[in-house]
This record gives sequence, structure tokens and C-alpha cells, in this order.
Amino acid sequence: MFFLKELPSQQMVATYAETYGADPAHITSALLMMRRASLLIRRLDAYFAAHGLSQLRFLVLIVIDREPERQSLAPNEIASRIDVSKPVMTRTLQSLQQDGLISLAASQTDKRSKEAALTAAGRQQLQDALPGYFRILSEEMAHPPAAGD
Amino acid sequence: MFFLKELPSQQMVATYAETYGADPAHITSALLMMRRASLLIRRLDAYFAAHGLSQLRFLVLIVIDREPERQSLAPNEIASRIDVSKPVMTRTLQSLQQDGLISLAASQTDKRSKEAALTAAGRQQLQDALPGYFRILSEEMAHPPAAGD
DNA sequence: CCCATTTAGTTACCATGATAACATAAATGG
DNA sequence: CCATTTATGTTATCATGGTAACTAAATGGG
Repeated sequence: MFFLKELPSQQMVATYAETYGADPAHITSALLMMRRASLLIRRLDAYFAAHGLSQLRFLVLIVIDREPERQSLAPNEIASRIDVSKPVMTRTLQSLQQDGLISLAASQTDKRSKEAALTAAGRQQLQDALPGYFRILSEEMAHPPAAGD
Repeated sequence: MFFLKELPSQQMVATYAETYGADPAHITSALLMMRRASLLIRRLDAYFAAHGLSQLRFLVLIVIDREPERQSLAPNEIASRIDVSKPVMTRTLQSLQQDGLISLAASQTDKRSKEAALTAAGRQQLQDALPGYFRILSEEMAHPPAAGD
């Protein structure tokens, strides 16, 4: 989470930009982008929390659901579609299973691995969360950020 | 940290956008912005770690340093300039003090409060980190993200 | 003035990210 | 075919964010 409510002054940016051949406009736009993205992510996190989810839990459900030809994915495959470390994936899948949103079965073909599939509750939770998710994204980009945002 | 390596398909976005009156282009650009910002933040985190800092530790040093008329700020004032909770500020200031980058003294005027000031080492650490920080921001925005980024 | 409220900081606890080290199974190649 | 290497998942530990509840001090209305 990035956050400086007031950006570095134009003078400060200009001084460093000059010295190091960087473009002050680029620096400012990078800072604005990070602040805007951070605010959006914060808003999404609050939304997911209200739905008993989190960014990662939501993404896991999406990734399993959107696989066209299959009912389940291995944790390994899920992790490769989302940029997250293996231990975090292990923990997240276990918590989703505890909450009844996915099932975790031993893989038939690879004894090291597992098969994660959506339960009916998981599919429902995903369907419940998707509309608001897209609405937030759309709203956020519909209006440019105000200066003081 | 946001991350879905492959964005939701155009069809999926279009379906939801239609149903809920959202603009598919807005949704896609929001997802791209979050991914781009996440990659940049990750890169900055790695940079700060190499300098014995973190995003927040760096921001705290900047905020104290850039105060034009004063040598020190209260934790409360620092927290109000950065968007971070009080307990995190407490912890961060203590760690910066342990590392010798700031001094923390009791406030003369308010017995509840403290005064955080940069040490010479803290000022030096900040000066060392600033050029690379601005360089990364500038580089990042200099080239538009590739499709597979 | 004094008691209630507000403010500043801290403590305790939880969520969620990472890496390192490990056990076990699969794959590979001599 | 067996030994080494690679791949999968887990555990342990750490970093860094949050909220709730607490203490102590300042503030302010009666």
C-alpha cells in the first residue's frame, strides 16, 4: 500500500529529475498512478471483506471457475495463474476449504498434488461478488481522480 | 498486491459490463492500472530493501526532512501526512530509532507526544535512496507496459 | 474548577504477503 | 533400473498492514 497524501513538491521532483536525467512528468504520473491504484485496491479490499472474501480468495475462485474444460485445478496451476507464493496459496486454499467454498481432493494422477474445485457455495459466492467488483472498477475509472484524492 | 497474470477475458468483462451498465474499457483499464502499479510497488520494495528501508520507512524520512521550518515532527503529524494507522506508525518509528535513522524525544509542550527528528545517518540514508527512487519511477513511466507485463 | 470528551500513543491480536528449509513424489538420464 | 534432479506442497518464521481496546494527557462545557 503506497501512500503520501501530499506528493513530493514540484521543486523536489524537478531537482532530482534534472540531476539524474529523469522526466519530472513521469515521476509525478507514477506517483499519481500508485496512489490511485492504492485507493482502488483499498476500496476493493473493503468490498471483498464485506463478502467474506479477499482479493486473493476472490481471484482463486475466478481462476478455478473460468477454466473452460475442467472442474478442478491443482494448487500449482492456480498459483501459476496468480502471482502469489506457494505457501500463501496453501494457506488460502485451506481457508477456502474450511469455509466450504472449494473442495480439496487428492490428485489421482500425481500423489504429490491436489485438485481444487468450486463447491456450489463457492460458485454462488463468486457470482454474488462479481457484479459489484466490476461496478467498482468501472466507477473508479469513470471519473478522473480529483487533485486532493 | 494485486495480481492476475491473465486478465479476465473480454467476453467475461463484456457480459458483466452489459448487465450492470458498466463500461468494459473502464474495467480493463482499471485492471491494467492495478497490475502496473503492483509491479512498480514490488520493484520499489526490492529497491528499498536493498537500502535497508521500506516504502513506509522511506516516506517517514521524507516527511520529516521536507518540513521547511522544523527539525522534528510528532508521530501524529507524520501519520497524518502518510496514510497509515497509528500502531504501524509507532512500530515504524521505533524501528527507525533502533536503526539510528531518527531520534525520538519526549515533547516539551505535550506530555502525551514525542518529537521525531532525522539523525545524520537518517538524512544520509534518505539522500542515498532518493536518486534511485526517482530513477525507477521515471523509467517505469517512460515505456508503456507491454501486453504480457 | 471539575468531570466528560477528545486526542496521542501503545499494546495485543489478526490478516496477508514473503523466503527458507523440508518431505515426498515424479521425472530423467547414465 | 536406480540415483540424481526436479517439482509439489507444507511448515516455520518474518515483515508489514489493519482494528479494538487501553493508558495518559489535554481540552472544554457546565
